[in-house]
Amino acid sequence: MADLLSVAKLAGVSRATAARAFSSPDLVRPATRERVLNAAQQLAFRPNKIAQQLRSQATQMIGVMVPSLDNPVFAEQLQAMEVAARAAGYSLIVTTSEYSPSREGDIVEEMLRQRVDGLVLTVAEADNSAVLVKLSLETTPCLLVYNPPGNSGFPSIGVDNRAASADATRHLITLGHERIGMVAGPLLQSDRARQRFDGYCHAMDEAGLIAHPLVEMARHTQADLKSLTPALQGPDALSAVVCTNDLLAISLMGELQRAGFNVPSDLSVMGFDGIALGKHLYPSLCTIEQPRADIGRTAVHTLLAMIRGEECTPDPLPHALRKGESVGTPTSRKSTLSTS
Amino acid sequence: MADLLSVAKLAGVSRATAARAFSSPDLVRPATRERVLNAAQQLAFRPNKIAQQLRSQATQMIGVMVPSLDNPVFAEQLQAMEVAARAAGYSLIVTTSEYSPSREGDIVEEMLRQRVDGLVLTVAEADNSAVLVKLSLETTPCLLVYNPPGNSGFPSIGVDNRAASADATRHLITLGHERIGMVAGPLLQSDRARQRFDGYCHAMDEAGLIAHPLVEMARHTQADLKSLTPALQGPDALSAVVCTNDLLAISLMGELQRAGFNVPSDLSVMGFDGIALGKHLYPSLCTIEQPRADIGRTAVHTLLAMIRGEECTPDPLPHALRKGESVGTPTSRKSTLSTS
DNA sequence: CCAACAAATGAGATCGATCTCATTATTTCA
DNA sequence: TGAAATAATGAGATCGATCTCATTTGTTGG
Repeated sequence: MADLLSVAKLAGVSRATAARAFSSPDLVRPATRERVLNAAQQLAFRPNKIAQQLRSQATQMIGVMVPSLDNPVFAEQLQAMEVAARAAGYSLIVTTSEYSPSREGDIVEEMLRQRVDGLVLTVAEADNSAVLVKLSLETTPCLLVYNPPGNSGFPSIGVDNRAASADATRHLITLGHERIGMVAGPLLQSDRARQRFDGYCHAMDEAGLIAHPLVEMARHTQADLKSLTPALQGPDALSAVVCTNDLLAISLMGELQRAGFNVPSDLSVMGFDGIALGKHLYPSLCTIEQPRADIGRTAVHTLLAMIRGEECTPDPLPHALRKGESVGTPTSRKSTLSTS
Repeated sequence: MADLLSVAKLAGVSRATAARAFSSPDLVRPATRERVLNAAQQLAFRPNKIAQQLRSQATQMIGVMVPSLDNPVFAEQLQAMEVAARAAGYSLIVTTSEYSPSREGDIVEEMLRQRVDGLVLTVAEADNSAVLVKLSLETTPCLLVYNPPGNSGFPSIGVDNRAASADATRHLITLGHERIGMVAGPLLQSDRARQRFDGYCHAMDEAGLIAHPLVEMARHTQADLKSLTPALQGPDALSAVVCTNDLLAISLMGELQRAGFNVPSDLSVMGFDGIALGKHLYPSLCTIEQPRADIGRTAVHTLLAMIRGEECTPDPLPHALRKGESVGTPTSRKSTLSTS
């Protein structure tokens, strides 16, 4: 409501002096400063960020786009980003794309119009992304999260999906599993999912095992048992699966148990992401833990560095294997049960 | 980069005409409009929202504050809000308070400086909230979500927590449970939790059963079995519990099962919130479903109405009982097992 | 007590879009 | 064709804070 001018008037000084009383208090005589501060108090003056932003050509705002907040992976990352951003005096504009390219385009355009100081994006496909091509022509700093760097030309924060997925697979192999499958959402729609499949194949190969064809679920984060059951029957029935994300793994465990399968004795289930909830389930979810909070924090700090004009080529963050009760050693009775 | 002035120059018109070519195209001769649009194209002109906001004294931005995005309840609500807001041409500034009053204060102050058109808040305590007192002196429209309206004076979107909790309890009673407890986070710290306890007591009373003292967990969203075990032993052992939120219920189920208890045969566990994941667990979580997406959408639409200057006194939204495998009929063998 | 210098303050422009009001260009109809 | 009407455009102010540069006030030393 009250602007600097009214404060200045009430204090009997010019706008310039009033402004200085706030931004560089030592440039103004103590007595004057006092008067200005008093006037501001009386008028309930509240600095107008819009005006400051226009004047300073900087908004202290970061535009964030994630696919969906219904997936805790993104929500938890965002939580960390918000804390880190606020600590640095920045605010977040948060948007969700649902992986829709047209929505991605609209959102980014909108944020550029808002003159955000930088962007943190998670896109469906970092390569061949229309929105990234567009952004490469702009000067606004932009950072990818979770997306593999690929050839998009943008710095990226996240784990090495291929290596992580290979580690997950090796964990199962080490326990004695040989018939291991991978369960994913439809069409391996995200670049991450593809890398994770890659890592799985690699680890299988390396151990002299044959990688099974991908088991595709109709939805990205919800398992339907029907797509999987064929692979659970017969002499070659799988004894373990790696899922491309935790939600998929958790819902798969639920479906399996509901159908009378035991996890892990009939089928070991491994997740990927490391959402917090997985630890508290029974059986607890064995998964690859992406350092989600660290990813969020690092994303913010890296972007701030880019905004300051520094060159950034962040390294992949370390993933970790989180052991859990959803994975066990292969049992022989399995084949009996799974054919029932 | 390029501003309207440069576009105007290139098109050989005044700023005013250039502006009109965008905001009211029919006020400008087609040929002229064409020239302006071409010039804009060439210069990659992108309207500056900051300037528009300063001029129009409206930001088309909504400030959102939730306790934490680590809890899917808030994340899922936010997801719906974002979609609704974007559809209406609004953006969201998202912040998390961790229920800290000082953080709440800072955040709101910051958003007011940013001149958001309205606020959607979920606070720890709607009554006695410093930040709400402050806001009641401001003109910025403000709406509470999940917080019971109480005497804060602000409109509120959410379910009737007391009634919903009573319904949850009655569901257990109908199934034959008599020794029903309630499990909550520390100190009944949120106003919602208190109402839910109220509803529980009411339903127990109504059925002629004695409400047990609240079982308090050390953390708001994570159960530790030790606090509960005393209540699970002896002849008066509980046969069912209602948890004040789903995360608590899910982790409690995990702990119980890990300790050798069976859910629901040893203890029926009921949640509250209805987060999406609960459906896919095994046993699936029986819970009170708050219409989270609807809450988010309604919050946005109600706030927009308030911004337009309409008076709003939203009704509570309907909750629903979501049946699930985590709740069953009481069994007699329970007491045997629970004392083991 | 005044010159020389430093400290404090003010006037005015600026950021980019848009609104009002005045002015000029174009129609329309007698 | 000319007057009255309407359509199209431009000049300048405005939103609120801040920066530059000029000016005034205050301080120090000779």
